[in-house]
Amino acid sequence: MKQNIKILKQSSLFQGVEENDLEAMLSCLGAAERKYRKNDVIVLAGTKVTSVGVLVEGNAQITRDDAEGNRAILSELEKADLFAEAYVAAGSAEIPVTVIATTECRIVWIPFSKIVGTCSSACGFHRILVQNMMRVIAVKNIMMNEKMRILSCKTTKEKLMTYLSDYSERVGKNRFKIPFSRNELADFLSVDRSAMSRELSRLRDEGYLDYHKNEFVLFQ
Amino acid sequence: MKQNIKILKQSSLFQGVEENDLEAMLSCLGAAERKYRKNDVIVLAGTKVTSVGVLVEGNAQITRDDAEGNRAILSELEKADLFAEAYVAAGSAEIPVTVIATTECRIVWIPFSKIVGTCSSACGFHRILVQNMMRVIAVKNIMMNEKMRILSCKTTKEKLMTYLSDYSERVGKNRFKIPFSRNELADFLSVDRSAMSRELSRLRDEGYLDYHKNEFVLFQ
DNA sequence: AAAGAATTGTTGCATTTGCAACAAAGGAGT
DNA sequence: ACTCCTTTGTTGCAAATGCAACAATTCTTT
Repeated sequence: MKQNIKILKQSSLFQGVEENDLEAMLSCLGAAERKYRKNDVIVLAGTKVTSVGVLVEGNAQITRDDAEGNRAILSELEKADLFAEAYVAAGSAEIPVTVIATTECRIVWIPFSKIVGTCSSACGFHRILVQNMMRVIAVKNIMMNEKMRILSCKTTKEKLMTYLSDYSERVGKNRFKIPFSRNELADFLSVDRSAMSRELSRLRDEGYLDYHKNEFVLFQ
Repeated sequence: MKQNIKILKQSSLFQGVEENDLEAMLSCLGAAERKYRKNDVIVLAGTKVTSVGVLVEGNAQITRDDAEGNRAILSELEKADLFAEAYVAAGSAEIPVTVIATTECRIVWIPFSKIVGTCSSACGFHRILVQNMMRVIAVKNIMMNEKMRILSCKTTKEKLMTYLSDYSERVGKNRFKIPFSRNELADFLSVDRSAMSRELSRLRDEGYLDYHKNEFVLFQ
């Protein structure tokens, strides 16, 4: 477990926890490491999960199969990422997603009951942990709200302008670089790439913005 | 405050708390009631909020103004509803929404620091409260995930089928009543009502489903 | 420099969509 | 039954979109 501490410390779950305290904390929490091989199923959709997972080594994907059996990749997990936290905290009966190892990897599992429970020795730590976990879930909440605002737009043009002006506002500049390639942006906005490209150049022609690669300028 | 206890008890924040304990708990939490008149601003977008609110009397709306100054109603609040919890738990700098009283109403405000903090007397209560608050935020998370799956569909037909089969699966029947009128459903799916109506009858013609008013039947 | 791969832009076309206007059906109250 | 109002369905049309195929550009590697 020792080699995991440096990585766990980077996880948002342990923000504000001293490295010295982390080891004692982990054993108090009943944290357990488990290894997975490439393509192993880490979490199977339809099962009940009661521990949150932290990926400490390797890479994994959160996936979901739809009715026709198409597998969609919902997100990529990398070192220090937390997963399954919302389903665990909600106490939901079944998790609807599958987590799959894309490389050999190691997961540290922490029982939720131990996080929210109190223990005689480290009560102060629990408070930090609980607050961190709540913050992680709440931040996702806010990000999803933003994304839903974008997805609720009826036209691609509106989606683009909403995304770009949100981004511009967030960074406080009207010239900025977005963290997406065209393909990724189209994915994010749930639109066709070529149709999006078309709308982008239309918006440029109409004088709303300018761009080069992933650098954008918004006018007025 | 006494007259609020029965209502607060119905709030998801106090699930599992005995009515007897609630009064002591509230004073320990530093809960404070505040009255608002119709059209009063309860939370102003752009300010920082550090307390969660529980509506104990009256009705209110969560709204958001876009760049052009159009006010969108994000949700309606009614008795015992919790609000602002995600922004408070995330510790976000500024809340992006405005909450407005649509009738005369009373709000009980509870400082977040008191919820996650510990106190000597009622430590066990805090645990329940923290767990409840986490659950509320996590459940919203899950619901938003479901909704994003729907909004990510490219066509109205797909949106409809995804929504309806999700709903069917949730209630475990292929004949069910949805809690939306056509207008509300179109709103929820972010599509035009008449275009949705068109797609619905097309889906019926193609034999995927049948419906009458808000009762639907899914085939196969 | 040349070749190859990946990213981005463009365009034609059939389909879908929003929008507006109107028709039909259903409900509530008189 | 009758009116009024709300909800739901239908349709024409211009605009937007997905899709496919291809062109242009940029980046990497040799």
